[in-house]
This record gives sequence, C-alpha cells and structure tokens, in this order.
Amino acid sequence: MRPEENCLQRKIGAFVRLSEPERLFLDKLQTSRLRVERGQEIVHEGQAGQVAYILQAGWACSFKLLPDGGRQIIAFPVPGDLIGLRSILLRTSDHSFSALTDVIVTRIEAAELRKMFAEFPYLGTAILWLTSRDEAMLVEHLVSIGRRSALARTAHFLLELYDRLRLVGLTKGNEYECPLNQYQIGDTLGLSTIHVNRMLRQLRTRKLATFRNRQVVLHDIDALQALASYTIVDGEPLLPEIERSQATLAGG
Amino acid sequence: MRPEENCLQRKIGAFVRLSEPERLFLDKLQTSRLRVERGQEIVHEGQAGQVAYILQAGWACSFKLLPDGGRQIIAFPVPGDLIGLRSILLRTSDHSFSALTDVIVTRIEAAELRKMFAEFPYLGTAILWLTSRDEAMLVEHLVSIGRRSALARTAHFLLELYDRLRLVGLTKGNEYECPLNQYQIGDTLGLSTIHVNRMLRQLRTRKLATFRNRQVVLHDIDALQALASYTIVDGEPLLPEIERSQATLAGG
DNA sequence: CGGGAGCTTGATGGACCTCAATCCCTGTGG
DNA sequence: CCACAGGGATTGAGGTCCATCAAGCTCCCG
Repeated sequence: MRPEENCLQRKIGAFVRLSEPERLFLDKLQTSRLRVERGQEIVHEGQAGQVAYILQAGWACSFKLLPDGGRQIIAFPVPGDLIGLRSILLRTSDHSFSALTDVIVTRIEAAELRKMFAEFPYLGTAILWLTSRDEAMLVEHLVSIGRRSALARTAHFLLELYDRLRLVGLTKGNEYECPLNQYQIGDTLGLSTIHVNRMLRQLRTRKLATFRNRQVVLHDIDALQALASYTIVDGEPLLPEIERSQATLAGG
Repeated sequence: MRPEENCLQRKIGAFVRLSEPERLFLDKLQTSRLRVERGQEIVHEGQAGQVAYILQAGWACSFKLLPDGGRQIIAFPVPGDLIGLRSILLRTSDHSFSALTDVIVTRIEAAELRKMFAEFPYLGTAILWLTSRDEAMLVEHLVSIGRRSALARTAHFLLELYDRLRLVGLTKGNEYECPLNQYQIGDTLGLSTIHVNRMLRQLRTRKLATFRNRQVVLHDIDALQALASYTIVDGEPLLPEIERSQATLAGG
C-alpha cells in the first residue's frame, strides 16, 4: 500500500465493496491535503470538535497529558487512519494528536461526515469496523501496561509495530524504520526513558532485537513472541459478505 | 433508566431519532432473553464469533488472561451495553466476558446484525457512537494504569463508576452498590489485591471514600477528583442533528 | 569549537509485589 | 446452638522492579 494513494479506500475496501458514488465521495473527502510539521499538534484535547483528519503520510501519535506533566501516548496512527473522529462524534476531543514527523493529512468537516452518514450509511458501518480494530489494539495496549513486565512490554511493542507496518508494506525482512525516540516509547509503555533504555539494551544483549539509529531489527521473533506472550492482532477481512439493500446501493 | 426495559433503545435514542421500523427491529432483536449465572463466561476469548449479546441486567466484566495466569480486566459493561460485538466484526473475540452477578442478556446472531447494517444503516452509525464512548473510557483506563499512582488510580476508578451508574440511575446521593471484590479491582487497575486494600484504607482514613460491604460512599468528591485529576467522560448527545435521506427513512 | 538532542550508565530510594498470618463474616451441617 | 469451612478483608515483613537523580557520552549541526 503506497501511503499517498487512497489508504482509506483500501482499508475500507477490505470490508465492503464500495459503490461508485461511495468511492467518489471518499475521493472528494480527501482533496484538501494539509501539511503538518514535525512536532505540531493536529488536534488538541478539549478542542470543540467540528473537524477530523485522515492521516495520509508520516508518523503521528495520540496522547493525553496529566496535570503533573505526565504524558500517556495512546496509539500511533498509520496512514489511512482516522484522527480525531471522536472530536466530531463526542463533541470534543478527549485527547490530542501530534505529528512525530512531517505529516500530510486531509481535513474532514463535521458537516461532510454527517453527509456521509446520511447519504452513504454503509461507509458508516465500514468506519465502525475500522474503529473496532483500533479498539482491539487499545485493549492489547492496556493489557501490556497493566500486566506485563517492562521487558515484555517493550518486546510486545516492537512486535506489534512490526506487524502493523508489515501490513502496509513498510518493513524489509525483519527490519523496519521507526522514528520514535526513547522518551516517546516510555510515554507509550508507561515507563521512564531510562528504563526503556535498559530494556532495549537487554533485548540487544540477549540477541532478540536491536533498536539503533531509528532502525529496528528483530533478530529472533519467536523468542520475542514467547517473551511478550504475543498474539497477532488479526486484521481479517471480517464481514466481507455484508448485504446491501437496493435503496442504499442506488442512493447518493 | 430501568435496566429491564429497552436500555439499548434509550441509549441509541440519545443519538438518532429512531424510525418506527428501526424501533421494531431493535425490539425484535432483544426477544431471546438468556440468564447467565454469576461466574459463568458469556463470551470466550478466541471464540469463533457468530454471536454477540446485549447486557440487560446485572454486572459483567470483559478481560484478557495471560499465559502466566495474570488477568487484566478491560471494562465493566452496564445494562444496554453491547457484549462481544467484535467477535462478529473481527471474526473472533479478542477477549472474554464473564458474569459477575447473575445477569440477563439477549443474544444477537451475526446474521441479524448483518441484516441490521443492511436494512437499517442508521443503527450502524448509532452503534459507532456507542463504541466510541466505550473507547473513550478505555483511553481513560489506559492513562490511569500508565501514568497515575495506585492511589490516584483507585480514586479515579471509584469516581468513574459513580458517574456511569449515576447516568443510569443506580446511585443514591453519594453512594452506590458495587458487587466487585478487591481481586477484581486489582485486576482492573493493574495492582495486587493487597495493594488495593491499602489504597482503599488510605482513602478511608483520609475521609475521601469508603468501600465496605459492597457499598461505596464518596465522602469528598471534590478532593477525590483533585487527587485523581478526574474529568468527566462527557456523554453528550453528540450528533443529534444527523440528517436522514428519504430512502433510508422509508427503508426496511 | 560549542551546543543541543538523544542515548547510556551508575547509584539510590520508593512504590508496589509477594509471602504469610490473622481476622471477620456468612453459610452449612451436625 | 455450636463447630467448621471458605471467601474475602486486613495487616506485617521483606524483597523486587522501576523511578528518580546525576553524570557522562555520542552524534549531528551550526
């Protein structure tokens, strides 16, 4: 999957066969491309939400800040993912999004989204599927932080990233590029930077994985999976056989 | 909201005005009432998913088990919540559901759900909203475990439960009934039972909250909120103004 | 050459876990 | 009525995991 071309359509296409009007609508939805520089916020927590985005290229993260200065990173969206959908659905965004590299997003106004739900309800169902997958990953993240040791957490994180990037063709053999620094990994895993460093070193000396110069190499995936009690988050096609009523197929 | 009567309709009704056919469909969806005894599993992790449930009454929890015997509780559904939706959407369930008290559920076959998406796509959108709210709570849970101290976590948990139960009328003043034991709270917050006990004691001696005999009393909500850096998960009406095309209003 | 961002390492302390009792309450059977 | 068992709550002692503090290090860039 090339990140620049129709990531969203491709993801949704795995779920529902799109009608021509739907495809056109999605195309039109993604015309206003917007560049966000590394370090800038895309959506701010609490922002009154009349807008969401689709990540088209680059790395981003969603996170929440605590009053004491702590930060918890929730997830790392990949190209094709929706950003800030809840800032439309739930009035205000409950967390922030930040660009980790220079990124390209497309903007979705609330009105457009409403139009989509109204005229192309099947796209709404497709988005339900997308968010369900995200939620499944969130659950894994929760389990990691709640019940895994720091070492297992770190291994799990590297493995999950590997699988997600492999799905979109961003790995090469057992390697992938990862622009995250140890602060960000710490805020993801609920660890201090320093401890992340030690865990990475331990993975390195055990010849399980290496993280150097923004490059991750997994030397022994089986051993890593055993260490992290890792199971693949299965992105199976799911409901390919959703039926469509005539009305909505014609509609729009 | 009485737990026995149309919890789901009520929740969805806050989001979309339901048409008569939609209302009837939801009614029919919830006819096969099923009793599950305390301690029994409702959905098992990995179960090939051709069925989901709606919780009608009682307490349940969703959780994941780790190979080392550890358990992470994900959430506590309240009446009207969907259980195991992802076991339909994503082929297999990624976690288990268990009844904490005797509960009543209604069964939804995958085929019925597909029919719903096909014939009543607006209901699909409504469910997207429901799951978005769940996800927002999941995020709060993640932040709690990742970045809050054990004491703050415990306080946060008691507060969140309070707000959720208040929404469905299950509180009385600053009190509510909570059938959870300290093991379950520990597995929710990523703490040991013993430490949960100490944290509860500390809340008690600080005159912030008491948890005794399945009864929770919040003595000083403001102080608790400050301690936990708590913000209400805002279940605002959201998109009350979704427009409907004629086709789908008539449809079904 | 200097400065800064990020990585690495050591030392110390604290938060939380584990192990091990004891206690309380409730239900059960004699 | 009492003995007993079992689930849950409570408390103490000791150890471990991980955070915090404090330096140095490396690399890149001006």
